This record gives sequence, C-alpha cells and structure tokens, in this order.
Amino acid sequence: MTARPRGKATGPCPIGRAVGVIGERWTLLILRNATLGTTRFEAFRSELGIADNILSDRLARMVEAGLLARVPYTEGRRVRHEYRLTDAGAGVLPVLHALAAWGEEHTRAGESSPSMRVVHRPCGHATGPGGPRATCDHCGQPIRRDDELWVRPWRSPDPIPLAQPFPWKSR
Amino acid sequence: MTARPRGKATGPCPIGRAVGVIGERWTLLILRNATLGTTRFEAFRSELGIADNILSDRLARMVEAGLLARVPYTEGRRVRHEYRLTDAGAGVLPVLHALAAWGEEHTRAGESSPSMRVVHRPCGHATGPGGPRATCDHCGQPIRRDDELWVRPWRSPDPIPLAQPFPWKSR
DNA sequence: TATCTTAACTTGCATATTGCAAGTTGTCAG
DNA sequence: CTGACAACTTGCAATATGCAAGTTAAGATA
Repeated sequence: MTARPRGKATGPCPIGRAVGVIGERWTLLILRNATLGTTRFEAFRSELGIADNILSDRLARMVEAGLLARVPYTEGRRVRHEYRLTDAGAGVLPVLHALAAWGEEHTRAGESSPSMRVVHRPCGHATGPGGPRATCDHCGQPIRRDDELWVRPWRSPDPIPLAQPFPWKSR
Repeated sequence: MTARPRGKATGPCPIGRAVGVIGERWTLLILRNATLGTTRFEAFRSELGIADNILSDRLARMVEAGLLARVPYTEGRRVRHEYRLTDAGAGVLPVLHALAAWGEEHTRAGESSPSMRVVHRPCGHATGPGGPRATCDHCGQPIRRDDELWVRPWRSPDPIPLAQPFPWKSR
C-alpha cells in the first residue's frame, strides 16, 4: 500500500480532521447541492457531471462519515433511497459561505455572470459584496438556516430555501 | 485523457470556483501552515509529511494560482526561495476558521487533546466553544488578522501570530 | 582542495483514485 | 413482453500520489 488511507479524521488539529472528512474531491460540491435541496442519486449525477461509480462511492462514504443519511422513500409502490443532510452535513454551511465569499473575491467567472446572493427571509434583503455572512447586512440579525435563501441567477431567478437536516427536529 | 483537468476555476458558482482552486488535496493544509508562518519547502515537507514531489507540484501550482508568492531571500550569500501568502492565500482564513469550527464540533481527536483556540490580542481573550469567529466573543470587536493569535496546545502552549500577506502593505 | 551537508527539487516506478463505458437489477409504463 | 429509468456495479484506461533515489548548487568542514 502506498497512498495513505484517505479520509482520516483523527489527529489533534480540527482543520486537519475537517479536511480529512469533507476535503475529498466532490464532497464539498455534493454538500453544496444537498444544501440546495438535491437528494437523489440521479439528480446529483446530472447536476454535478460526476461519474456514477464515483458518486456511488462518495455517497456511501459520506453516509459512513455521518454527513448524509440514506433514507428510504416510496415512489409509487417502489422503495427508493434518498440522501439527506444530517446535522453534521448541514453544519458545513459556514464552510460553504466562506468558500463562496473567497470565490467571489479571488476568482473570476468565465463570463460576466451575476453573483450568488444570500437573502434573509424575514427582512427580505440580500447580502452585500463579499459574500454570504452569518449575520444579515441589512437588519443585523443572525441568519437562521431556515430563514436563509440562496439566489443563483445563472440557474434561476428564484431564491432557493436551504434543506433542513434530517431527522427533522420537532421543536 | 480521462480525468478532467483539475483546478478549474471557472463557472458561475463561486463555491465551485473556490473548490477548483483551493479544494485539491494538501492545498488547504499547506495554506493552514503558511498562515501559521511556514514559508520554506523543507518546513512544509516535514510538518505535513507530504511527499516532496507532490509538495513541489502543489507549491508551483499554488504560485500559479496566486495563492502563494515565490520570493527570493538570502541565507548567508546564498539565494533561496520561500513561499509567502498572497492576499488571496491569506484570504482563505475564514475558510480555515469555518473548517476548524466544523472539525471541533463534528469530529473527534483520537486522544482527548486540548482544543485549538483563537486569541484576540487587544483584549487577550480566547474564543469560546464552537471555534474561531470573525468577531471576538469577549469584547465584540472584529478580529483583525494582525490581532489574531492561534493556540495549538498539542504543538506548543505559545500563541502563534498569523503570517501577513506578501507584499506587505505599507499603511 | 576534497569531501560533506543541506535545501530544494526531479525522476522512476508501484499503488491508488478517477473517469468512461457498459452491464446489472428491480420496478413501472405501455 | 418490451422498453425505460434509477441506482448501482464492473472493467479498464488515464491520472494522481507516495516512496525512494538521484540531482544541483553552494556553504561548511577537514
């Protein structure tokens, strides 16, 4: 054996552990799309353009790592499975925010395409430049996950609510 | 050719672009250590345990991507090069914060080792649980990069100041 | 001067990961 | 009974990674 076991989540440094779990190729992109509501194999495959054997492998590993839950559902009378964010998977949101902000600031889209924005539902206002924040630029309140909408104009003008973690907490 | 060209930084989604640039294996760990002051090939190699051909490749690619600057320096009368964070490389700090927070919350160190903390120099207080923040938990002020110290007790009890981006801005 | 050492690479080769294409399985629609 | 489809699995070729060893340039040592 030569390459070290991937996905090692041990060690004293929390950054190293995080990279070991969510730093694999595709993993953050799968989490991004799951955050935007994607749950099914075929949807991930076509949205991401990932090879299906790799997707299969990644989803299984992410379930094992506790990022996604594989939950059965019925389509007609047929049992299928979908992949839903767990708390740990949903907890990657601040990482996605930070990546979005860095990407907006330090990379350029090929075409001049309109930026991604985050809308705070209660006040209806979007983030300013610099990307999504934990706190609303407009009303100053912390943005709760279920009050957060993403606008990705290159896909659709409609704001997209974020997927809530599974199992859904009653509160 | 089969595997798609890695490190593609184009496309409309800023998260996808960010992952294309800083999402490669080792890249975030190199940036973490560079943020903590590492600048030299040999130091990265021994700190990270990365194979030297891979390190050579990554550093070159990171220079090309504008994350690091290769700057000559003299050791005695001899000219060497070191790798210093650029603005773009230093700008990854919020991603490292988010990863650290996620890692603390959702992964476990093998041994029970003391957590990483961030200290705000002006007020001398460390972040509470949940990991590093953009704003000081104690005094409420935004934490400027040059007022931020990391404490990584498994390496040393001493707080480590963060490397400043190169070229250093006069202000 | 000759040899040693070190940082920073480069090269060769074995192993691991990724991607593509094609095959498989279990429904369901017609 | 014949597709069609989602969700995989398998085989194979192309890349990436890791290890070990070689290279280069200059400073240190003898």
